[in-house]
Amino acid sequence: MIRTQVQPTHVLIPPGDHLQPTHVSIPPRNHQQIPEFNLQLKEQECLSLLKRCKNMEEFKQAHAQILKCGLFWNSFCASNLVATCALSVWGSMGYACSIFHRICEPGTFEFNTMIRGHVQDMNYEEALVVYADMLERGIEPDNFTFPALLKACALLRALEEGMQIHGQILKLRLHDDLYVQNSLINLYGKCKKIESSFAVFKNMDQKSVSTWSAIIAAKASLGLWYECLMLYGDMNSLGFWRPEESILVNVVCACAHLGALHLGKCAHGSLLRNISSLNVIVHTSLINMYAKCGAVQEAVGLFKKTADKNQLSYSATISGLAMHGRGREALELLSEMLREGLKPDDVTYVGVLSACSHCGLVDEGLQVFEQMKSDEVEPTIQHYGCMVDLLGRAGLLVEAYNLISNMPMKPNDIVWRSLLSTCKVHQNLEIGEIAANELLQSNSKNPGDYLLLSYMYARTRRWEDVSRVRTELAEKGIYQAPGFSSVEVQRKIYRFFSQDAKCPHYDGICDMIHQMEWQLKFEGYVPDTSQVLLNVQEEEKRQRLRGHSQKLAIAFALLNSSGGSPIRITRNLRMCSDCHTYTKYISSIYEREITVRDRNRFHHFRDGTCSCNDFWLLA
DNA sequence: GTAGGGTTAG
Repeated sequence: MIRTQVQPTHVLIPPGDHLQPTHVSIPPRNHQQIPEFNLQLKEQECLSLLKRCKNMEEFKQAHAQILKCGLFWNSFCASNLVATCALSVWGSMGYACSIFHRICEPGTFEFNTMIRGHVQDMNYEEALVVYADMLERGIEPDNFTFPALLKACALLRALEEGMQIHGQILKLRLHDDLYVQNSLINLYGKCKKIESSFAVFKNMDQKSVSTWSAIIAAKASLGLWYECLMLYGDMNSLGFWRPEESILVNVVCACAHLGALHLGKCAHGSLLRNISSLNVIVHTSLINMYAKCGAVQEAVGLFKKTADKNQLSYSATISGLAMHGRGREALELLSEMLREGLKPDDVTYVGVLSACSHCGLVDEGLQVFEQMKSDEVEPTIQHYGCMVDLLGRAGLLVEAYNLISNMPMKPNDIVWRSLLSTCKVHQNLEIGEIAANELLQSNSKNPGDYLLLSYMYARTRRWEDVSRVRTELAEKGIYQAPGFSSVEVQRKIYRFFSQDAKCPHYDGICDMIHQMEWQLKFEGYVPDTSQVLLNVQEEEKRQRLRGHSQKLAIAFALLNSSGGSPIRITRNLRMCSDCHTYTKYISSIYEREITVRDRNRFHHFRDGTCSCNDFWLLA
């Protein structure tokens, strides 16, 4: 009879409860020497002994017992011994390996265990080595081998190896196994081979929630946000609905990127209805969603409600406040975080520094930059980028340039571009030329770099230089995809591309813009045409300015939403200074609050003013 | 005994 009573923790095997070697006088080499019923009893006893282990100390005692009784020669006991040591949270892969190597003829189960153990131990290369060993010894893999092995490939981003393994899966006819298929979707997703992911997904006879989770995560990792939401819709309409936090995390993330506040709120609602307490990860993704959708107050409210705040929830909230120009609050949150004993990481500091630069908090920014170094967070190029932006915006261009020159790493185009754009704001051609030449020499594919420099030359009437830069741009044939703006109207997102005469309701929108222009003219608005389109006829200039995506989106929203309701431009691809001035006027004439998300910055327009300080020098 | 998770400057 197996006793299952609870044992005192300090004594693993009390007398009388351990395996009695006395039943077997000589430790058997072969389990056939034991009568069958007795063997089964022994196997069960061995299993329950292993199950009771709580740490390595106890496990080693159990190991000794098993060896003492000769049960190591029993393949069932040896397998469970390896599995317990390799897969338990307290286990040790080093010890598991030494046991594994003593097994005479390890089979598929033992190899699978070792592969899984190495993956759990984050030793992915070793998992592949074990698999190679398995094949060499002629042990055939089964459907349990591949999920862990493919996970190792996925985390190593080892596409080549993964594809070879996929070939073996096909050969072994294991490609119909649900778990194997889900792992393949994940592998191709992590390796950014979305077509392959989708091919596996499409050919599946049956799908599970994990299948949907894997394909949605694959789309999300590539930034295919719209497709993410479409797939989520498909999943729901096919009746696959189970409150799955991991799927909703990606859905909420897609909403954040698309600015789809309404859908994001729906996802939040289903989470609240179906899950009793949301974990910190879900909370963080919701904070991020609300902040990126312009609802910063909701984001802060959710942060306050988060029970076990960690470094990530602080980082997300700090970045959210930074986006909305609430730098002081971001700094306060950093102090609170430190008081709570949480360690800010590089991402936290990117958020804090960008908050300082958005609000012109130069001294505070410099202080934080020093503090981060003393906190042993090594500044990355992103932090230097923030600092260049911070100093540049404040007009400290020489300091910004010196910082770039003394950076411990090679400056990238982002840093130079940041310096160049602030040079344009402050009309510092001398440093601007240095930055622009760095960019042009590194064969920049960004037409903005050439244009910024040409505008600066135009300001100082250096027409020859203007033409030289323009010619270079034309000769290199650099093309930029047209910008776009997305606007949420009646809970739906509409996207407008600049100069797109094919967009829906184009004629109505043009009439509206025309009407708006008349009203603006009375208010004294003059388009900031000096910033754009040199050598273009006046009439064509006017036409082009009307085609700005942000203006199309605002006109559409004015036509299709009730008066008084706020207008939300959920995404915008770089707002020009003209659109900024224009939107200020619109907010005052039409008495509408207008929020524009310009990449990761928010502009709140109200009564002819804007919350940001970006364009103060251009006005 | 098997798969899937959040934050980042210009």
